[in-house]
Amino acid sequence: MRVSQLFYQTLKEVPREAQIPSHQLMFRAGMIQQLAAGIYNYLPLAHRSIRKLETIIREELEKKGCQEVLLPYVQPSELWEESGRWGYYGPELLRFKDRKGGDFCLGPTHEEVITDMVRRNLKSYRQLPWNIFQIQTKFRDEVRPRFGLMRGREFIMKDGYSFDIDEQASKVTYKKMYDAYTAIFNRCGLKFRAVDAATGNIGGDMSHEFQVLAQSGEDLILSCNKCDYAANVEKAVTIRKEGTPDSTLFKDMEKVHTPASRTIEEITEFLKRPMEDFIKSILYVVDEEPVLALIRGDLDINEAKLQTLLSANSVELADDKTVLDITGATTGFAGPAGLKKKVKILADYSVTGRENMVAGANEDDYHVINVNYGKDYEADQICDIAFAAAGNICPHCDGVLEEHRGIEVGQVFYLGTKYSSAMKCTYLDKDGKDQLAVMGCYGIGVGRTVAAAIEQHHDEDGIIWPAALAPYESIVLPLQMNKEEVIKTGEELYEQLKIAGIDAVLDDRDERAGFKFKDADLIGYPVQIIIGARSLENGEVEVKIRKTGEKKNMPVRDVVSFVNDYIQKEKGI
RNA sequence: CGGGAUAUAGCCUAGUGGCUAAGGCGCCUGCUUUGGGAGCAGGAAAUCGCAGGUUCGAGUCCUGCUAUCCCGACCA
Repeated sequence: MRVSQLFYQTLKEVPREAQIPSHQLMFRAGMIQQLAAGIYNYLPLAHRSIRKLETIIREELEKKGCQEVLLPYVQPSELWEESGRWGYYGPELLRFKDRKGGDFCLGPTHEEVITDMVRRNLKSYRQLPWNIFQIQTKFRDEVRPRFGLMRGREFIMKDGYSFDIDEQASKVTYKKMYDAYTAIFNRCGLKFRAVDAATGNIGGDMSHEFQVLAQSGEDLILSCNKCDYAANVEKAVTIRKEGTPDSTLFKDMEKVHTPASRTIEEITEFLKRPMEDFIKSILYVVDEEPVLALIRGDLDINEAKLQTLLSANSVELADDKTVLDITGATTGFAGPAGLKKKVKILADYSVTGRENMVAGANEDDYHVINVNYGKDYEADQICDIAFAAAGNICPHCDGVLEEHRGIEVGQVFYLGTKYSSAMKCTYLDKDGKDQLAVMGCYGIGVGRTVAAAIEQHHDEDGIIWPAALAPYESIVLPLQMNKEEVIKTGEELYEQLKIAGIDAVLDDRDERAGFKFKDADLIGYPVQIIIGARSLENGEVEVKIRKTGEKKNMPVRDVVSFVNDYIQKEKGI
């Protein structure tokens, strides 16, 4: 491609709405343009990077025996009603009617459609396993799209679904996909961690997220400083060394007047006792059922853990009226004592390992002190519902958890039979009996991965593409466009690079050298081949490596093999 | 959905009730220049987000709407 013909325009200034490096640089490099909130045009440079990533994905998935399909993104409501998600998916699902008044939605994900497609073809155990994927545009009407391609409403996703005869086979598939994802992100030249993840409302009981480590990441991950344990903070197991309470120290529970002390901060200040002495009692409505969650005052309740623990579809804080109905007090004075029969109580391990704690009295302006587990209250379940934090002990070894920020570029789920049972996706086993297919699902955010690569690889001059994702691998820069020899050498090198199978562009614009350099650095071509009149007199040109800034003079005839070797090495081939 | 902000040419901005809406980037023409976003001269490009209102007069003040961004909540 000749730069004079390339459909793009670079900008010196950053549009106000672009906040993070990948968004700013993709905009400045003429890769994307916003059409509406969270909806973007992909210009040729962006599209080339995306296609390169898609090729890597296809190659690695096909190695694992996956097959590609293309499913509709307009989907009828019936399938979503069958799975139950039409009801609780929420406004993120963009719904509309067709001319006949039929309900449809834009597909945010494709479990329903794929399960429907598979059940119509699946007859026998002999057909399985099947592992089917597509690369396609998804739409999720996010409340707050942001950060360019990082969180769009419309976005390109690779989504794959596996169907196996039983749990054991499905987990073998899961492992294969985990390995495929590792290979894919390695080929992209990304630094990432696969972390334990919550499953949210997609369901299932095992999941890993692939997190690209970057400052601007929206996710918080905790990883062990000794072993390979790593988890999303939503999922990270909380291990703390809790003492066993000594019942001989138990004092009698006593009510104290604590006017206008509703929050933990207010009450610790009022009673002059440490936060660890308090039982934070928070009332949730879990699938329309009230649940009182107890946790030590210095910790926070992790709603994702609550959801998983109760296999719930929704977890919401109770409103003021519900709090009054159940506890008999306004919000801020709830406590476990006396509520045993009125509400399900879940206690975090943290509240059961300590004597003589403080809790709300279920009466306005009163708390109770010397509250002890087993004596003054009991819970239906003692469990881990706390947010883990940096400094916690690793659940797998004696290491300590450290905090990182990550961008979730992929996630793998073991789904079990959630969708196959809801939608009757069955096969006949050896004995001629109906069995549910066991499913997994696997996603990669394609645009987000490209953006994540930029987040991880850029400097003040622009993008530094990993060779595998670069829209073009090299640029030929003839510097003096009034010198015939320079132009001719540029044309020749450009042709030779293409013949050698290297993606190259020729900057044939009649621009000054500095202008071309700035553009080349901004767009981030991994290799620049700089042709200047002076070195050309010695038969040499200069090759600059974008990643290191290193420049090297070499004879014209050596350039193609040098570039080829470098690119191959960078791509890990 | 709560809180905050913004909307002037393709992009970044100025314009604080008064003459023909100004500058930079980018774009076009010519000259000049050719190793880090050069210089000079000329030029095209704006329904000042939309709709009402106040006023002799509105980009500027008021009301409503819309869009976009930020924080939070939310998020397979």
